Amino acid sequence: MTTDRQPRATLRAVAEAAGVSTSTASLAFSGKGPVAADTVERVLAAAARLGYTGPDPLASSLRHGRSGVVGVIVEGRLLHAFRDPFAVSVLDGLSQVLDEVPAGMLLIAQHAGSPEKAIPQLAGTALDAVVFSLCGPDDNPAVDHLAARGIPMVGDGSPADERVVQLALDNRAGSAAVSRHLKDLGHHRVAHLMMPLRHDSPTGLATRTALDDAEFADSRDRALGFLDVFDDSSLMAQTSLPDVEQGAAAARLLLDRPPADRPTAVVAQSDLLAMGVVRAADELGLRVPEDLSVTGFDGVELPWFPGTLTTIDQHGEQKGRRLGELLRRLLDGERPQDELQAGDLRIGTTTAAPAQS
Amino acid sequence: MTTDRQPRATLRAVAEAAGVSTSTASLAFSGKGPVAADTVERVLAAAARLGYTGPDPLASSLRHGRSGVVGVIVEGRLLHAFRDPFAVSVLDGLSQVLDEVPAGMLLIAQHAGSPEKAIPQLAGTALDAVVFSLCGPDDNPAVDHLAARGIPMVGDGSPADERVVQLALDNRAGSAAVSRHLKDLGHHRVAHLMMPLRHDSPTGLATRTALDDAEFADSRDRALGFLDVFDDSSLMAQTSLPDVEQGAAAARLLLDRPPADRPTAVVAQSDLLAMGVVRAADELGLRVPEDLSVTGFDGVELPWFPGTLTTIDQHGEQKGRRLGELLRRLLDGERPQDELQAGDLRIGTTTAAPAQS
DNA sequence: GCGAGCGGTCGAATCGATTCGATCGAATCG
DNA sequence: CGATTCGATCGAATCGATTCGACCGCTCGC
Repeated sequence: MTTDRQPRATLRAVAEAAGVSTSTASLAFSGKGPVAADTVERVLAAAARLGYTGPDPLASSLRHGRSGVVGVIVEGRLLHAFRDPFAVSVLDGLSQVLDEVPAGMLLIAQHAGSPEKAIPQLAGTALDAVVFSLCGPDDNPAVDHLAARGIPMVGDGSPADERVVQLALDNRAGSAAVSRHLKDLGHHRVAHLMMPLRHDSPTGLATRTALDDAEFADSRDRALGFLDVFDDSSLMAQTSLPDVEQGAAAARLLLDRPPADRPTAVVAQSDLLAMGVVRAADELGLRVPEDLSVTGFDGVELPWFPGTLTTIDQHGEQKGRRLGELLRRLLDGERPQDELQAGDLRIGTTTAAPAQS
Repeated sequence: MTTDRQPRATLRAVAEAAGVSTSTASLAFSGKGPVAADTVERVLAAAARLGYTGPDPLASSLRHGRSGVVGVIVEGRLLHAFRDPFAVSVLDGLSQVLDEVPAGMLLIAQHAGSPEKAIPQLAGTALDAVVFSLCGPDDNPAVDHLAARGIPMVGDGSPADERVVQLALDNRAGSAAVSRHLKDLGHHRVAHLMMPLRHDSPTGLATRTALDDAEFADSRDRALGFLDVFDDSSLMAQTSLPDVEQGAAAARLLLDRPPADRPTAVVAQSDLLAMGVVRAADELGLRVPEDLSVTGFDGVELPWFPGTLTTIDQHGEQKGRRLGELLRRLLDGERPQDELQAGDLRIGTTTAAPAQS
């Protein structure tokens, strides 16, 4: 524990100590140009003696014009963003690819209610590229800022902007597929449980008109997919947060009614919401799937859930890796095409034909 | 969509366009020195004209010697690290404080099996400070590297090193407290379910001797707390990952035995493991808490769980904020004292007196 | 034996901003 | 009216590394 108030050793100091020029010392460290073996040794020895731990990343970055950092912009508080296992698996896949680039991931939280507040932070950080993932508002002031700085961006569908390379999921088709599955099973009274449509959405019943001023395209498109199969008069609810808690609260509004009115199935816009429905059903004494079929969206692991949820699998980890690939190509100077992925319908134990009534 | 292959505008270009020196332009932007109002205006106008988005963070950082980035080192894959809601809430609290500093959080995954692999990445990134959180091995090569670079570090108990400012939880006391709660209720046959003791721990039954070569101090200390109350002959199991899945697998080994042998309670080392126990109990037809009492550790939200878990609340978000405070002081040049926090016993609906037998 | 080529090394420019000290004109004070 | 001070601006050094072109002494080939 020496009180090391002396500034860190620099390459120049090492070069001097080794009796060579800084250029040579630099070459010796990076292993680029041709340097005599014993010179390298002398430099390395001097470095060890002075406690030099390698070139200062900041100086090196400045010269190269690369910081080795990729920004990941997430919506709202980390607590909410990462509560969803889907977000986490995307991030996990992304990190696998970025590890190889190599690049680090810098987390940047941006609240949908005041997206402009993140700009000063963005402006002050050296970023090689940015991923918009799990982050909602469709027009985002950060896009303008980053575009002006010439920083490449990838997104998962939003913000919808041609300057952002998109790896989107066909939300509408996926949602329609799972809805059709229920219809094929014979369900007619089917309710829809939506993720937030806006940053200030309250949990509660909703109608089709709510879609008109949706901020989040995911939620809107999944709702449209549902409405492609079931009609506008279907019971719908939205939530303030896409978590189990709010899912259960909204599900109670959908399910707590006389049997003749009660939906025989609920199409939830995420697996977490679906878990909320299951929980609410449980509280109301409804068995899944005998009394109520439930579907989710995302395809996350739900280890605490006995059984398997019927859902649309988005393959989060794979999606994260794909985002990473796009990023890698962007960093290499390419301009990859937008991509649209399809989700896979995965039938579990939470859906069945409705009871005869 | 202009093909902007022209390099970004620099401060110098702006200064020239405005007809002032770069020094003045810099002053105009930062608002430090005294600059005439109309000069500022001219500079700002020129900046707007050239599409200058403010000083390059890299250059600015180099000059200041601050990157505005704090590294967060997490154990293993993000997927596993963030599967645990406790980790997420700590991160959330941390981010709240760092937002104000301001500083960004750079995620760095470090596998316990080969911690040295993270060093090159560390060496290449400009970090103002580092948080070791949720990251296990007690001696970590990264500490040496970072110490040599003079980068301040905070940790949550591990790695145990005097160069790392610690904000630890009294794991042993917490674990003893929750164990004592069960003893007071009248339990005698109580089993203990442990998080991984080593990065290569298999899920399976274990004995006290397994503690001797534990890598992870948290797990070891919680086990010791349990053994402060119940004796060495107690049934114990460890897991390969601290998640619900492995918790359930290990719990089956503990519970699937004749009633006379079967523990009447399980002290799990984390809430997620406890959920695994609940799930295994369910499968075996055991009611909680009538047939089996279950306790956890951490105090996370378990929205899908009907009822509340008896646990030790670590106040994750608050802990994250406290870590942030320590970091802030470290960045200000202080050298804060280590801190030891206590967890709070929170009694839920998963513990009760054992059935008369 | 002489020029081409090459391995090894170095000097200097550069990346883009910040900041200290110097300068200069104008206003203030005695 | 001369001396002092203050406000505004600028020049130059600096942060720490990377890299291009130049240079020097050898060896090899013709």
